[in-house]
Amino acid sequence: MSLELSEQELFRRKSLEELISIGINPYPAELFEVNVKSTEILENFPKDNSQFQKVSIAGRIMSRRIMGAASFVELQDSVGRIQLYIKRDDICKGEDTSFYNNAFKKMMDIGDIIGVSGYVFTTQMGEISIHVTELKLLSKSLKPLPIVKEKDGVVYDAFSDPEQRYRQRYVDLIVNDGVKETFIKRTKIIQSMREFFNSKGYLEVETPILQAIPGGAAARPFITHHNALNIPLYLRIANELYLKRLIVGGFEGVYEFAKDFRNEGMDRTHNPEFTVMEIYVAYKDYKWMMEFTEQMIEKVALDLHGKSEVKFGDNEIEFKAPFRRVTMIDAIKEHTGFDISEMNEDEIREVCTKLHIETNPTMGKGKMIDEIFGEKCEHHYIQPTFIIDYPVEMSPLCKKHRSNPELTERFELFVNGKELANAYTELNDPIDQRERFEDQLKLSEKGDDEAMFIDQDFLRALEYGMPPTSGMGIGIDRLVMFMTNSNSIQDVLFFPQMRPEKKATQSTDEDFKALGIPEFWIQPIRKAGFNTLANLKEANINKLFNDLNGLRKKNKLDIPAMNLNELTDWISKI
RNA sequence: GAUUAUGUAGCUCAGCAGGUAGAGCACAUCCCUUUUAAGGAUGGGGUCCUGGGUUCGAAUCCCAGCAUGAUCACCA
Repeated sequence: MSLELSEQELFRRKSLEELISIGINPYPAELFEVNVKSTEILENFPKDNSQFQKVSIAGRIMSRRIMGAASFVELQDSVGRIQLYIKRDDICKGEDTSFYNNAFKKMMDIGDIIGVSGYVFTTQMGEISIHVTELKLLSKSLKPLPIVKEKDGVVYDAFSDPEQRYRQRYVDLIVNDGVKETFIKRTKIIQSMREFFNSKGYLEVETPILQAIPGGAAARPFITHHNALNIPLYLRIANELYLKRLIVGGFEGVYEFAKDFRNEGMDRTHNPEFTVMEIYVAYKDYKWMMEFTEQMIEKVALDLHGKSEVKFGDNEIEFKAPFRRVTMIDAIKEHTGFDISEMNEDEIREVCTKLHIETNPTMGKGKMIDEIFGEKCEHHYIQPTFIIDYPVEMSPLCKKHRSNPELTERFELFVNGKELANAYTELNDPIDQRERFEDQLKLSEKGDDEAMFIDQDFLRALEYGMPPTSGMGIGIDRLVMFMTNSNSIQDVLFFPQMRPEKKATQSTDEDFKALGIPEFWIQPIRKAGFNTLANLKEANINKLFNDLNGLRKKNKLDIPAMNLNELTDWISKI
């Protein structure tokens, strides 16, 4: 008598009970032997139709067309769909047709998971199908799936509400074509990168996610607390400083696919937790790393698509190495006409004013250059482009440029106007590193809440000596977006961050019972919109009385009618 | 955080000079019995996101809240 379930859900629960009553276990424990997948049949049967004469396959019922003594079912397994032809006399042994007429036709539904065996044939309509000789229910589905239909590439009634798709990704994966594909590609991309690194002999490692000092990037962290140590801990915003400690420790190359966490805004390209691959290789510099990076990305594109050209939105992006290299100074010259290479801070501020870029007195030279680039240049780099040689203030972990101390040996890779990767010739001079951290501290005192903390242990590690090293970080979510033509980070994360679903406040059944309300009235009272005792107290008692009896009548509830005196008595106790 | 749009049946959506809700698919019953997004007929299903307000009367108008999307801000 649960009034909170929809009619369809009630029907399915009833079917479930009936199945049990005729001796069919809706959730059997034993395994079901599967010997083929839907796509194997569809691909290979036309080549040799003597194959697949004893198949056993399992999956979910996605549609049913019942034509009396014969039915057609679309079965979806992990890789695709295949049609089943189910004939009453083939799945029923002897005279008893109840398995087909009742169990199959009345008690099974779209969404149920079944296992079948039989032989493959082609129907009159030319569709490769499995003629089912045995059918077994493997799991009963109690919640109706959204029905998505498709013909000739046109999708009807797509399950398209983004909120439901992200909150109930499992449903999205079941009913929406192509969702699985994106996530399979995500895994392939990571595998391709891993292969590339392993082939060079670099070591995949794991470093702490809970960090006492959230270092390695400029961002606001999530904070948590460790009870036993009674200290605050931060979820890492980057793993850079730990990977460098490992280079100090003597590894030649280390990499990690890392979940990082940043307590900042969310939008189409940002999720509070996201995946970054960082790699550090000893005895290399950023020039070497550029070649390494472009080779890696080209390989990923080839492994994924068989070609280096990838469609993204309206653009065709060519990931064939080598990528273009442009210095930041040249990029600004190219897109604004200003040559800032010889300018001092005041002159650059003037350039900003001319370009209508707002500045404030706390902004140093580097910050302003970064602003100009971000406002006027960044979005122009659609094809993969390395922007190189960043101002020193913006890069506290990066070695100064070998030929210009105001710059650093840094590159960022831009694709489709967005940053994809970031790399340095790593700063390994402990004295310089300490000074850079102290500069950050000054920024922090000026009010920059994202300036880096000083990590003394990291400095100690550098003092023991870190070989010249180059490191690179690449945003995996963004890379996957580019490689799968996805417009939003939510489309490449299985479970993107969402606000928790609101649970309406409710008084418990016990609260209602405490007033003397019989159990069978609790659901109807909730259904009438009175979820808390407070709601009930505020109600107009006569209206409530009428509503509840109306509800009883409308739903044909098999319970005694409400008595006004009784009701008044309950309410008076609140 | 700001602006804005959306929120109606399990799903996709109509309805909005305010008069207590509609369609298609899904579901149920019956007919048909090798179909192709949906063969035919009949039927059931809804706190119209939540809470206030205006009104004789609100899914519809106003205010607030919640959720989601988009844009911007912040930001790898």
